[in-house]
Amino acid sequence: MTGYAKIRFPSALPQLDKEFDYAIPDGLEVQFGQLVRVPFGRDKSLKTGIVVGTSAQSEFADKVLTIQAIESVKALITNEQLDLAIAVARRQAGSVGELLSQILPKRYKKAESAYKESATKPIASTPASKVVRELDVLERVFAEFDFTTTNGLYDWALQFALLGAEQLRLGNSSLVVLPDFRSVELFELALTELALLEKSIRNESSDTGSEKYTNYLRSLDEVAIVYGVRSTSFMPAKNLGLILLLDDADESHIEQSAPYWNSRDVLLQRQELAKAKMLVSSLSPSTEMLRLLDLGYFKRVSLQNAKPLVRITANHTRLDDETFGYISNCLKSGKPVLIQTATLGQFAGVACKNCRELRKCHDCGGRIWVNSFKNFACRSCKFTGQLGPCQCGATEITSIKLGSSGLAEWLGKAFPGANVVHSSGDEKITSVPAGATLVIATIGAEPEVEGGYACVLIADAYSMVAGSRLRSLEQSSLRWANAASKASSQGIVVFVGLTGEIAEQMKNLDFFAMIHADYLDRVELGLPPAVRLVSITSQSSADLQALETALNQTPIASLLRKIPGSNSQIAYTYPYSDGVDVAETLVTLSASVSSKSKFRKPGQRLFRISMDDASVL
DNA sequence: AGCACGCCGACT
DNA sequence: GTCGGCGTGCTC
Repeated sequence: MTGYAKIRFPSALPQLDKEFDYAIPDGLEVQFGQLVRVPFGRDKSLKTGIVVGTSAQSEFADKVLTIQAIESVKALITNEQLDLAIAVARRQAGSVGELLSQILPKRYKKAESAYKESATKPIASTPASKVVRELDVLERVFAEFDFTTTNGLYDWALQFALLGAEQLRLGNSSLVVLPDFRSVELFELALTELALLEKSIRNESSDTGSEKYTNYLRSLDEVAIVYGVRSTSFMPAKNLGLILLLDDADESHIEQSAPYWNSRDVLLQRQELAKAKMLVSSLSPSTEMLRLLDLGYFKRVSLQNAKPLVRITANHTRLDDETFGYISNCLKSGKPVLIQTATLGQFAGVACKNCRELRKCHDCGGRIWVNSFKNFACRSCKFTGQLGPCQCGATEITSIKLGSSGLAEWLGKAFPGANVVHSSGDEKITSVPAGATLVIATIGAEPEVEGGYACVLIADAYSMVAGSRLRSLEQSSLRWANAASKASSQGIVVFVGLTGEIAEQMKNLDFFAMIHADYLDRVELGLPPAVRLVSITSQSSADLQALETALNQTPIASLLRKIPGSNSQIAYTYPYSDGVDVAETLVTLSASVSSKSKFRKPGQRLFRISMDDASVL
């Protein structure tokens, strides 16, 4: 026996979320990050654990068992990854074990035996990124790059790749975290252009298991540009020098399983732990980023040159003649037009015949429409029945087709000569040929076209900002900005149905000012992200009540402000400074209530705790 | 997760 | 008297 090993289990069970001591048998050498087989539980059956340390003594010397075998000679988890998992678990009221099980790659024996460390190749010389000077002096930067593309390369992709190359020259890795598969592809175009693909490692959920595993192994050994979707936030990175994050407001950066972390929060922790630099880029910032800028934790660096021209129309039911004529001319002269719509489905509404104002539900303020039984019905709640008079006093109504499909469908019919292409979430078209194509795309499914679109029409601007959710402006803004970036350098962006201050801000595509105003409003109202918002959800309302009662007896009760909830969910806002206390208390209380619950089902957890729930409010 | 320990009702 | 119900708690 040559001392003890500290073992953690990659398991979501909160009871197992600590280090266990095991004796290291003679002749066996263990290393941090290796997987080992250890006897565990009453039946001493073998379980896989991760070595997270060694020691000469153990306070459990009377009950220690012995490591039976080494399962993976190669260390699969780094010290940095464990520290990050601990930090994230603490912040998110989660367990280290569940994060380790998310981080640990699925192993493929064939891929592992085929894998060998590749010799380091020199990298091609590249010009310096236009943000490199700022990054020399600043630790954390929020950068706005150009809207337009050059030779099909998005400015963000080019700058990210140039910064990655710069890090490689310094002997450092960089981590590039992107919102979706589309942006991964776009980033790869830039890597290819700069001959950096060989020095890069991709992490993409659609890759095969063995591809993912091989790439993971490479990221343990090579100094490289490690890039991919949100789980890349936890990937190994040798000599991490720089963290790059794109579009942090995008909802796909939120992990949908416990402990519901998001790329931005994880990377902020990682930046501090690794003492790396960090750059967040987006054409439209998140309100969280505005908070960090207002605190001075991040510095804004705007590197935008020309922006596309903008046209705003106030009417949301039809297009004015000038815009119509413009689209018509684009198509006639063989140039592509993009129409962004919220949904391809029918989207009818009811307006007052007198004042043209949209009729809203008395109960919830949702949109009123005429359903298939020819009754008035609310789109948000269950209301159906009679409609009272409008605010203006008139009772006569007229039914209209709102933005989206109504307008898009009508446009398709209005230009019979054009080649009309539909792209939506299911049948996503990634690119269309240049020419007289009228593309009608749902949000996030906008195809690329060589040279960019002559006209990008945001058809649902009106209904997108009319949403009642806290995040609707922020989400819409990001979608608009990303659609606008698909316009050619001589192109025009048209917003249909925008009025007031937002219309003013969009005249020069000032997404930053628009979101900043939104953030300041939230500070005033004490809403996220000025504060954090925790939600606790459970199928068992009795246990949820028990948790609430217990919570009210703890010292953190005074820090929490209750948000109206339901039988199955309670929610509170709380200050950032008390996050760790709130998380710790919730972990303890939820464990004790769960253990006494009559409701608890095998395998299923009783409480779902989300420390930053963006869907409430 | 498993699995044993343990403290209450129906049985030879 | 004891067989077994599953609620409670531990696993280095």
